[in-house]
Parts: sequence; structure tokens; C-alpha cells
Amino acid sequence: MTGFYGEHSKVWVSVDCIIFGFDNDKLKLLIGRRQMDPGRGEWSLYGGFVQSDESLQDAANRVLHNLTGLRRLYMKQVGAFGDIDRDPGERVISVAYCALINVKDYDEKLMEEYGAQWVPIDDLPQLYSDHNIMVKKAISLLRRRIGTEPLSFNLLPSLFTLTQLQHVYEAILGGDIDKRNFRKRIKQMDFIEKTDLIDKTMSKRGAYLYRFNKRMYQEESSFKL
Amino acid sequence: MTGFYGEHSKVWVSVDCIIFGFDNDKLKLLIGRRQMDPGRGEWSLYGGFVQSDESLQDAANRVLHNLTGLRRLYMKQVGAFGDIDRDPGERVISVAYCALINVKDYDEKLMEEYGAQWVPIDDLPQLYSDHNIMVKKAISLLRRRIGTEPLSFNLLPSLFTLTQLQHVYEAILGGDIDKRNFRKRIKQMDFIEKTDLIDKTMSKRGAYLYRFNKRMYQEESSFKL
DNA sequence: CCAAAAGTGTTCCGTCTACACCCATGG
DNA sequence: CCATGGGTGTAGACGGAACACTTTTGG
Repeated sequence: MTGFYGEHSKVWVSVDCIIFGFDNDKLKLLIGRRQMDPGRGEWSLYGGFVQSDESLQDAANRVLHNLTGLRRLYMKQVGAFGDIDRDPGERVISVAYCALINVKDYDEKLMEEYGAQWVPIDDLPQLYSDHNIMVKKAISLLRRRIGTEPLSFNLLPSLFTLTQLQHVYEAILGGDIDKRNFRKRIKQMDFIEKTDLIDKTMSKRGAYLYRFNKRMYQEESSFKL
Repeated sequence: MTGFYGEHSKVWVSVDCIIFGFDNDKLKLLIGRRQMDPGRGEWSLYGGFVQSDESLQDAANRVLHNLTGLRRLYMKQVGAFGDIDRDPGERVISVAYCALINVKDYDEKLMEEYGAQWVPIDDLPQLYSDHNIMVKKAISLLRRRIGTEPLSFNLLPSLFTLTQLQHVYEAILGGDIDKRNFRKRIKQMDFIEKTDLIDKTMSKRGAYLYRFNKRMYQEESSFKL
């Protein structure tokens, strides 16, 4: 049985993961050296072929989990890339996914095993195939959405200082933000909760730690920064 | 020669077109009855399989051209849909594209041949497979972008009145807009040119016709409505 | 005691919103 | 002459941007 659509040609479909992290006040991308032909040894996003028993989402999650050991990450589709010659080997259509992770959370062993590296987005090398285009699109998506959706928290530990949060915005939007205006806006968002914990790693005085309350956010469901 | 990726399984990939038009002060969608199994006879978006010699864009343009006779339309990718069971027949990954067209422009013969129908978006029937989800996503994309990009002009003839333009925004955003405020904002955009032509089809007094100057827009490249 | 990061309000200006009446014309 | 859609300005509210000093404490 060839099924309903037998006369049409099938193609390979892969997923590629654009993995953002935040460290040292910089937005970074997790990339590695490609371990297969064609393009072996070139810088590349992490990706993999979509299997017949998994959805696109699932495939992207699998790739990311294999690499970082993490599950249930924030992940969003960036788009499908389907130019005929985009892959130097065969015709492959690739669906790019963007992940936001807390840089401190990854599994170091796995990272070493894969030779994964965090590279600042301002300092990216040329990547395999059309991966640079994917990254560019992911960044512009991130810039547009960061002001309307609570994405920034995915790049931080669950407890964070307001200075850290501000640095995330500055890194993504690329520019300085006024501290007082920023904090004024934060105060209006009840779902960003002040704890009574204090972080002293960054200053002698110490800074209050805050927490994103997802539950409360979903009730309010308005975000504007 | 099986090529580089021989050990992985290929899948069918299709494109589906979400075709918006504007008529009678309403935003409408072009849909038809599915002419193949499975799902023959169900309401459906127009789509087709991606051939091995065309990009995703090209495939979407081909489908749209076959249906409407139009080329060089505004078209934007909405996203890839890849759940395993989304298509009741086989495993098919589909990439949705959103097109904005001027309802007056289509080729009536082709439309009849395909049994295509314009349906107001508030009044959509249940569609084949996950097509309703695609449409929902396309509409939310359109709503987000209409204020930042000059999309509205694609839904209108090249000469249009300000009242028509306003109605486009009202139809997409779903709500009334103040006429004076709207026109004030339009006046600040030099790339919306007033002509000295007058349209009398809608009123006895007649209304000035305007034109979108794409060249001028690209120089200014700021849009806010 | 001083360097380094944390924290805190007010003023100003531009933008968005609300709002009502006259105009031109075909029938 | 009147019904219908076309066209116009102003005042008040609101939100965003600019701006500088005090606090805390480890070394």
C-alpha cells in the first residue's frame, strides 16, 4: 500500500535549534562543529532529522534534550527554510526552533561531548548552510516579542536581581535602559515578585532577588515593557 | 547512490495558502471544497505538495497562481505544522503561507473552476485537518503586523479612499477607529499620496483617491499606525 | 574611608484620545 | 431640500523619557 499521496516525492525534513543563553551581560548562542558530511567541521546549529513518529516540536525537543539534558524549555518555531539548494548535500527542508535557556543549567558533560560552545551573538562565525539567516530571523523575532511576552525570565535563574533582568533587555535590544524607568515599570507588574532574599555575589551591599510568578501572570495576562 | 542522508526517512511536505481578501467592509478568506481523498468534499484551504524542484515560497506561489491567476502577491510564511496525525491520510508536514490580495483582482473563471468561495473570517466553517488553527495563527500574525508594516494596501486597489483604508483596519483589528485621529496619522505618512482623482461610487460628494508610494516608503522606512 | 553596585521621584514633553459640526452633491 | 458619506481641529489625559543623588558594606 503506497497510501493516498504516493505519486508525490517526499523530502527530508530536519529541525535546527537556535539556543540562546545569557551570560556575562551578553546574549549568546550555543553552536558546535558539524560532525557529519557534508560540511563536517563547520560551525553549525544543532539539529537533526525529523523521525516518522515525532512531531516537529518533539524533534526539536529531542535535539535540545540530547544536547543539554534539559526538558520543558521555552521553545518557539522560527520558521521553515526550504530553498532547494540550502543544504549542500541533498534537498532538505529545515524547520528552525528558538530556545531560551538559563546558561547555568546545562549539563557540562554533554556539552563537552558535543563540543558545544557559547558564542556572543555579536561575534558569530559563519555557520553551515543558511543557519546564519535562521539566527538573524530568530533574533529579530526575539526583539519584537521581548516587549510583549515574558520571555526574559527563561534566560535567567528562577531567582534574579533587577539589574540582571535589565541587562537581559539591554543585551537583546542593544542599548542602554534607564534604571529608574525600568524599575518603575517592573513595579507595576505584580507577577514579578520581590522576595526577601538578597544576592551578594555582585555587590557588597547586595540586591533583592525577584521571582516570576507564572500563575499570577496568566491571570493578569498583560505585559508591556 | 542514496546520498548523504539515506538512512533517515523522508516525509511529504505540502504548502497551504491562507488567502485574505477585503470586501464589503469585511475581511474574508478564500476556501474551497477539497477535491481529493482523504477528506474529499470538506472545506479546506488551497494547498499542494512541494515538488523537488521548487522552494517552499515557489510552491506557495504556484498554488496561488493556479487558483487566482495572480503573481507577485504579498505572501508571508505563517509557520510549519508537523503533528504526526494532523493529516488523516498520511504523515504530511505542511507549511502555511498567508497571502493578501485585492478581492477584485482574481480570475473569475479559475475561481469557478475550483469552486473557490470568499467567506468572512467571522463566519468560517470547520476546515479540513488543522487548517482552522493555521487560519487562527495567520489572523493573529496579521493583527500584530498591520500596525507596523504597510500590509493594508495589498488588500485594496492601487487607488483607494481613506474611508476604505480605515475600514480595512477596522475589519482586521475588530473595532471602530476615530475618523479624525486616523486621518491625522495618515497625513503624517508622506508615502500615502493624495491624488487629484475622486471616487464617486460610494458617495454623492465623492472622496479623494490615495495611492501607496512604495519607493517613498522604502526610503522613509518608518511605519506606525 | 572609599569603591562599586543598589535603590529611589519628579518634571517635562510629545502622543493618543475623545469629541461635533460643516460640506458637497445626486436624486 | 434632504439624506448620505466626506472632510476638518482642539483640549485634556496619559505615558514615556530625561535626569542625580543617597545607601550599604566589604575590603
